[in-house]
Amino acid sequence: MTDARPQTPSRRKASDRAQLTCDDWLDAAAGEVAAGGFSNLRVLTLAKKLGVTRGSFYWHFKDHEDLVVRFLNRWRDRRLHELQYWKPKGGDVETELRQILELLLTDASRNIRRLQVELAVRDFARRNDYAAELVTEVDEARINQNCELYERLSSDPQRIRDLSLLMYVATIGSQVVLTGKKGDAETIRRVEDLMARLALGQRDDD
Amino acid sequence: MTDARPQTPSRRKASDRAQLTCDDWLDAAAGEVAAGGFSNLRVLTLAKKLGVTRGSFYWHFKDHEDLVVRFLNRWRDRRLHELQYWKPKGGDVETELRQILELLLTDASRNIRRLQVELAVRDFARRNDYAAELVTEVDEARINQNCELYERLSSDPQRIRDLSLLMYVATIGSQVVLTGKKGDAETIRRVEDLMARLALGQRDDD
DNA sequence: GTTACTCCATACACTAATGTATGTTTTAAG
DNA sequence: CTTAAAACATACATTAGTGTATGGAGTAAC
Repeated sequence: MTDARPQTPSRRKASDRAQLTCDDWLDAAAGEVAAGGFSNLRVLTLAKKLGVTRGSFYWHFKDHEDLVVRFLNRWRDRRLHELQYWKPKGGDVETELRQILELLLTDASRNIRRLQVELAVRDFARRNDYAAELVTEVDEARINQNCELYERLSSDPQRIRDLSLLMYVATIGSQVVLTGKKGDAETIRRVEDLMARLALGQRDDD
Repeated sequence: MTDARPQTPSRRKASDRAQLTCDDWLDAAAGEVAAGGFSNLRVLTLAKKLGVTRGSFYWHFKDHEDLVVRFLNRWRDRRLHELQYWKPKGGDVETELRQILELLLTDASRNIRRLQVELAVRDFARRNDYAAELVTEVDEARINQNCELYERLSSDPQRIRDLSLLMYVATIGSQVVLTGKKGDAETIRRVEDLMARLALGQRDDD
């Protein structure tokens, strides 16, 4: 029961049907977490959704806690890995800034499920130490990532970090407040634009 | 089972001991919600905390859902009512702005329990329509409230609303990201200062 | 083909939680 | 002092969920 699964001898396509992998369970778990948070993560519900019984679950996972931990680990790994794609491709500062903001706001608001999972993880982190560690890890990585961009807006290291932090909390707050509300698309776009103008207006001119 | 309790004939002090009121149960519920969210709201746990059995609960409340609804209603009422105290007392714009930001960030970070409850309600609102209504109601009231202040920073109505919204989502995001982390007090103070400078820098100079 | 292993089903025990029905104490009124 | 209602206790029924032990079907290797 370590990390890698026991080396299926021959290749096993996904179309084999009814040979569930560990990731299949985690994918189904993501649906439950997105819908009702971690407290809604029931083994029986997952089994029904996957069309099997709980016997399958306790083969792939030690217990319920094992599922939660692996889910959190996968979430952390994916969030850290996707940061590679957020690296600015080059170009002027304003273009890159708007690209990142669009990715963090407008783009995120389309990916409802991914956003719901993130908010659920963030909520779960308030009462689970391990989840809190991972969330902090991801937050810091994202903030540090954006520092590269904001270095072009200021020369003061402290100010760079502050600006990156402020922009980050603003995006998180937007996701929390404006997700699933009426007319959110329009509002998010305006917030996105205002944030860009605020950041660009914060060049070294003080 | 409407709003007011059945008119206790004579006055009943809180020191009477062991005569629980409806609010006593709601206060205990607030502790559970703050600690573990609404999924952690068990009547048995509340009864143990209050030193009674569940028989008392089912006298004061119809069922579990009744408890949740009344809890949400009280939360909404209190959040709307406290907005009166947030009205700027008069003075120059910068002072009032910093007062409000301090109230929303530094002050809120001290009131851990109140903040935890708010985040729990906000999370619960993602899977409960009624809670979502109340959260939206409170959000809009707060944003509208702050518009009064930002009217002095710009003359464009659209820009006033945008600025108020942006500042609000930034405060919420700060509370979500920076609550309970190490060195949060210092960080929150910096964010608070930066937000004030950003807002003040957004006067009509475009 | 039989052996061993993987993957899942079945059946049972156990816990925790809600809700309900009814009994018991406390309190205020007459 | 008696009484009626309020506030709580007790006991039971029910449900939902976890975990475990064991059985069974499928598959690859020899």
